[in-house]
Amino acid sequence: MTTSQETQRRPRGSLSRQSIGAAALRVIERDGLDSLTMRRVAGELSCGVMSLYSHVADADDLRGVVVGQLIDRLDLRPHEGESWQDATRRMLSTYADLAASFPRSFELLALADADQWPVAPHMERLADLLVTAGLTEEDALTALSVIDAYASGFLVIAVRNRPAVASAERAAPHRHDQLARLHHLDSYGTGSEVIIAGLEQRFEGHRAGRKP
Amino acid sequence: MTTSQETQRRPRGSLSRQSIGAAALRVIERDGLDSLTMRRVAGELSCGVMSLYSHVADADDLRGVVVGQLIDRLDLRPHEGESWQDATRRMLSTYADLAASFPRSFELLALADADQWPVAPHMERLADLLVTAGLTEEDALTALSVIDAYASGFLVIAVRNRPAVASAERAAPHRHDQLARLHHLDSYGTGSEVIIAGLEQRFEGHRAGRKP
DNA sequence: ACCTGAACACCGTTCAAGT
DNA sequence: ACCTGAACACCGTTCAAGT
Repeated sequence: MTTSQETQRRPRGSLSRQSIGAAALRVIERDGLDSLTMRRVAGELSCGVMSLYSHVADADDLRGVVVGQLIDRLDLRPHEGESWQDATRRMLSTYADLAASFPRSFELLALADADQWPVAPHMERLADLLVTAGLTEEDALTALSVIDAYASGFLVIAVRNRPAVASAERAAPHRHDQLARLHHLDSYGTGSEVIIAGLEQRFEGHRAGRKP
Repeated sequence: MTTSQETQRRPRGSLSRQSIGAAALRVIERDGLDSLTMRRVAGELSCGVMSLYSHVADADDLRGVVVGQLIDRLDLRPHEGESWQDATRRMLSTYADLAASFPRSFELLALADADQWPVAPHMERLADLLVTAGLTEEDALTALSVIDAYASGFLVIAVRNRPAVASAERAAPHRHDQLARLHHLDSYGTGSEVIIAGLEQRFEGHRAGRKP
């Protein structure tokens, strides 16, 4: 009897940058960033490894697709009549939320090349957000530089060192552990306010006519 | 005729964590962080791959040795009568110097687990530096958290995106390029001062008796 | 145009064995 | 105790070939 192939070919339209990126995101969050390999993504999609190369140039391009999908999850449109301080707070907490939702993918976005697709247009949008909230173009770039560096550094380190949560080993926290954890888990908001205060002072200096 | 082996065995004492770490550092700075592999370090030392495992537990431990050697290059002992502001400026510029000297290894230190060897004792030393300069223990930890996150984020991003310098393509910089470069190459000092100003304001608030 | 398998040059690490 | 080579289970990507 003529048995039809058990491993049937994938229908032509069933793969796309979109679906490949989504599969990559699932792989990273399930197995870790080091497990993002062409072969595992192909496994996740039950397709041949080389099929991916019809939609994605190489492994680096694949990471770019993931970063694009992370950016798409951010909602950072200007709010009506929002102060630049509140816009900054919203940016910082939105980033923190994303890091909490996608802890193992987050650093792909946070440490990505800010001058290149897909991050560059995103940064422009963030600058617009601050300009809309009342800052000059120059002040917006100054603010964005500090904010982005702080959020990226803090959240990447926090998320890399995040304790393997939910384990039953939450018994008697040592002082050393407390200090370490306080340092990098609860102080994000404190640092945010420190930076906002520093920016306020610098921008007031501008208006008072002191040298920039 | 009885030819003696061309590939002579390595003398017993000639390998160590120290020499292996130094070789690893050379490999990273010459070929990039992705090229730090057990096999390439073995090649650099002209020894068998498995010889490394007598001194180093695994690839992760090897990265730890590199981080330790980077930390050893930092000179951050307390200075006599130094204000916490100046101590902070010294910390920030020392980190920047290290990032400039070891651009491809730097992120191993910057993004390493701060609660673990060899970074944890280093962080304690940094906290001591700020306490010696006059901050309370609590304020020192607050400052260190912001400073470390900012420096790590800024410098890792800057160093990852550093232009392939020295090429002859420094002709007519577009406006977009200028903005992008200004954003992440010259503004490190600006951000440092913003953070110091923000910390000053917060710590003054303490002394004035406002709620922490 | 899109999907595929074999092949090549890598990788970390285990194992058994030399000195 | 320290050094080693073969072997195993991976990896990205090239190539030639199917539909």
